[in-house]
Amino acid sequence: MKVTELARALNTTPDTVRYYTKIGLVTALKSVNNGYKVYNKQAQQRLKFILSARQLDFSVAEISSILVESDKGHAACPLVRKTIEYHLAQTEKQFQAALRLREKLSRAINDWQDKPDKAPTGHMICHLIEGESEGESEGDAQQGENNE
Amino acid sequence: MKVTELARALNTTPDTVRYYTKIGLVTALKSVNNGYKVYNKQAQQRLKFILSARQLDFSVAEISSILVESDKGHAACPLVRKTIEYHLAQTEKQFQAALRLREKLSRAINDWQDKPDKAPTGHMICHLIEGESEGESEGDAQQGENNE
DNA sequence: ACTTGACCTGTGCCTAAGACATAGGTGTAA
DNA sequence: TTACACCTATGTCTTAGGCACAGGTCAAGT
Repeated sequence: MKVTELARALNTTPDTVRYYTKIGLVTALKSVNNGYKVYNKQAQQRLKFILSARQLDFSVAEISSILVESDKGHAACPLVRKTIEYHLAQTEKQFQAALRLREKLSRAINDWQDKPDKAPTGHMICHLIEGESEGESEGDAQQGENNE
Repeated sequence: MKVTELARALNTTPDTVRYYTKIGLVTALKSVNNGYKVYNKQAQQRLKFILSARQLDFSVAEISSILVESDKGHAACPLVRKTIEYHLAQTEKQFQAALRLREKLSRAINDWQDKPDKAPTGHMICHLIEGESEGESEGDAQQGENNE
């Protein structure tokens, strides 16, 4: 099967298939007649694995490592387990980050509800944002006038 | 003040300051002696605004629009409000996505707890991942053997 | 036979927001 | 003077493909 056929078979895009082919995660033969890439069952298998792993948010580099391991004939499962644990931790962080951001945004919207719009004053661009100086900044600016 | 001083004053990196300078969000004068970039109070003000907005996850492009509006002397606040509402919606999505992914990963880990590691069999790379065929795929593959 | 349209090819540029490297100029204290 | 810390500009790298382009290929319709 050729690029688009393979892509459709696994519900992805031709560009994706080409990309994985280019970086060597899946291999294709070249048709002698026309130079088109030709994929076999094994390539489809591999691509399916890749796509499944991507669904778990594995990076292409991680998937690559796993495939290399597997290609050496070793069990890839330990690496897969390790990777997925790592991603669970990462996801937890993202989750918490999204939570904090949501909180922050909601709070801003609420706080601003009653505040009017103001034209920029030259020393302030938008008082809504600049009003809030809840800094994560722990290095407070010290400013010596330094006209050179 | 010069790049690194400004960066430190606002608790960011010199590279970040240079970046915003390069794309024109903040402006710097060039010292006549040595060509070093020199920033004034207004630049610091602007950078502070930019960093605050970035904390709210505003994109640089969005911030740019806001600054342009403000530079025209218009009130930027409506745009800021609109942008932040947009981001709240986005964050909600990310939040849900992280939630789903966390669920998926946790479930995978649990499901695999008792399963052994297996060497790749030639038709399967890692049974842990390939075992799960819970497809979002709605186009089931139909495969005609197509030896060219 | 010819054309049309849908497919394919390779190549290369684009994304976001900086981080990092490199080569060379500058400033200051020992 | 020299060492060291700082500065400059420029360019390359990052993710996982998306998109555009110029041209070759194939099946069907005219």
